[in-house]
Amino acid sequence: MYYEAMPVARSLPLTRRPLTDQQSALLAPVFAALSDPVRLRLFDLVHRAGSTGVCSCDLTGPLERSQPTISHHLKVLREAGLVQARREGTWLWYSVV
Amino acid sequence: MYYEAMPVARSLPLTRRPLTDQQSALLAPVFAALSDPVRLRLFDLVHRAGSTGVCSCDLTGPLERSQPTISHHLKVLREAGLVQARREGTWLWYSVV
DNA sequence: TGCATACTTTGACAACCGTCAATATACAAC
DNA sequence: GTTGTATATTGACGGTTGTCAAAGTATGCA
Repeated sequence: MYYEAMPVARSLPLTRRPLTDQQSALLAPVFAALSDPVRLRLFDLVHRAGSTGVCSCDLTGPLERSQPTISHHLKVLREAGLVQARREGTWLWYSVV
Repeated sequence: MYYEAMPVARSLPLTRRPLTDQQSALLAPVFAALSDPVRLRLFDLVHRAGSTGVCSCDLTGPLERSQPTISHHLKVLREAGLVQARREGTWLWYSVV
């Protein structure tokens, strides 16, 4: 499940050469994005929502964090290339990339 | 490759319920252990060494970090349950759990 | 004993991270 | 325009992290 959501990992087939400095520098931020419990649960919720996606407003409630904190974590997941958002009026719908 | 090395992830089949607070608290440190470029390369090197393992002294050279720093990173990987070490005289041989 | 090698721990430092309150921006309806 | 709702950004705070030099521990050998 998590593996499938990692484009960087998918593009790194098990070659005969060890991971280079550049490759690890690309891959590490993806793991870093998933290294926080709140972000893991966020990603899990977005993942479960499938292609329909889930409204950001529905993510603030169950995680017991302030709205700016959730917004911050969603930005981290977005910048890691794990999730994407599309506007629909005032709402933002998040889905797995 | 990385997925297979994560016992915590393996023990979390895709259920109908969202990730709990406790589950994410168990899983997040595993990702955190792989969220550093140096540790990623270390884990990759250990992974490639197979069941034979690799001597810790052979890991210090190629990563351009001081020996205490490598020792620190190996400890993080060990405490995340990703690698294990066995003594052989003065040497320590690391292998993937 | 003593010495050498392999590794760990300690202590310090700058940089980064998660969190929130406050503020700002974007959009829709009026 | 104004007002209200949804989301983002800023700024600050304590806590954590990666790094190294220095000192400490462990094992083997003479």
